[in-house]
Amino acid sequence: MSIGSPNFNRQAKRREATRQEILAAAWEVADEQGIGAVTLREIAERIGMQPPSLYSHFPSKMAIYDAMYQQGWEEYLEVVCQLEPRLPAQPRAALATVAAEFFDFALAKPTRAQLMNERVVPGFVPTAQAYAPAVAALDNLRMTLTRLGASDEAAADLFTAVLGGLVSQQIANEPGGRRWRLLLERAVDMYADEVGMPGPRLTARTELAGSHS
Amino acid sequence: MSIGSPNFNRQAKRREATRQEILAAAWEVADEQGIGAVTLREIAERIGMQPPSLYSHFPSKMAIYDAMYQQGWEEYLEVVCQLEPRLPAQPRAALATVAAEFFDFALAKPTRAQLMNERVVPGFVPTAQAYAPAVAALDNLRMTLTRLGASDEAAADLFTAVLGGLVSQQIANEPGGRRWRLLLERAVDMYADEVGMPGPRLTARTELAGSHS
DNA sequence: GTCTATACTGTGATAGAC
DNA sequence: GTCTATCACAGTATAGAC
Repeated sequence: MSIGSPNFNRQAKRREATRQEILAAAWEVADEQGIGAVTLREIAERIGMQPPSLYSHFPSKMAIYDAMYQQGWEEYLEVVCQLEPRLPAQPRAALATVAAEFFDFALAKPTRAQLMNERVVPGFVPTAQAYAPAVAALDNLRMTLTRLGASDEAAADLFTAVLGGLVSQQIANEPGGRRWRLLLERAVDMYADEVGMPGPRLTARTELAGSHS
Repeated sequence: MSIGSPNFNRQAKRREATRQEILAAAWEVADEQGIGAVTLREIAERIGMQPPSLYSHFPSKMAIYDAMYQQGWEEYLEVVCQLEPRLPAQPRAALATVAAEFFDFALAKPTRAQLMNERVVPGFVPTAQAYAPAVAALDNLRMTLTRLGASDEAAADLFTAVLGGLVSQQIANEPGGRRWRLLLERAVDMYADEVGMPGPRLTARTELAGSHS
């Protein structure tokens, strides 16, 4: 059978389906027991395979992590692409929307966020191909920030740091809670003030302790 | 031999010395090859022991990680305790000093910072005892922030998020570099402005793109 | 091409001799 | 307290059935 044969499409589809099945099982294990609990045996058992059979679809366990990493960022990229044309006109409101989307996306599946943003798997470094959608998403963010008024590259770095910090604190200290989620609008205002973004604040400014005599 | 016997002190000291030797070897491996590369065999080899002998001093590998975690936070706690009486009078300068100390402490040993702040070891959760110095350090930070004018609890959470975000971005994207380190003073100003901290800014405010006609 | 069967290496962990 | 021996399980790899 050659590439052009009638059976090619069918077999390729079946192969891709198996690949997705493997990844789905891997995500299942990761969500239930943590990224570190993902083993080839566990994946194989869930889809009724023998562990070595997985090597017909992925060259190594790292390749599975790599595909998961890529999948996570592709999902996020799609979210922001769908979001962008529907952003509010007000710069601060737009920034708050972007921030909320990022935060909620991360907290919806903390395990996915950990794999995407932290180094939870010892020795795992995403390949260039898997890293591509992450770069695209970051470029998109930079573009949006520039459009909204945060001109310099440093401003973009500051924004990702603030946003990433809030997400990471929420996941590490209170997964499932909203303690840092509630700080999101205030953080956006803080950032918007810093980069001189116009428009009224989204949140009321907190008074300094002792300053209200 | 009982607890009160003359040999107790000597034996206890020797035992504690061995414990420290094990931990030192573990840090050595972690610094050289990453936290995930720490194995009982590698530790044992470095101090001329057989791997199972480590179990005479630590009940499990997790217990070793736990002791490392505690050690890291104890080191940081000592740093901030020595720092506090020497803080500048100006609130913003004081805040900048605290932030710089935290950042530089973390970046001095990224592996230590990862263990302290991120979930790099699958399944590892610090025990209450190991977590104690971390709580003490955080309480200290909260106290300092309150004294400097950031009254509410939310303000403290916001500060740790910003600071943690900067550190985490630096470690993840450019370990050994200074890209996010250079944003530290600006971030402190941003935060100080948000909580209404008095005093002049430490950094010049960046103009909004297009606003300088 | 895909799956089964089997084996190799390295890991954390335990039991028992000294 | 340290050692030797051993276990269970991980990821990985290869050979061979179909």
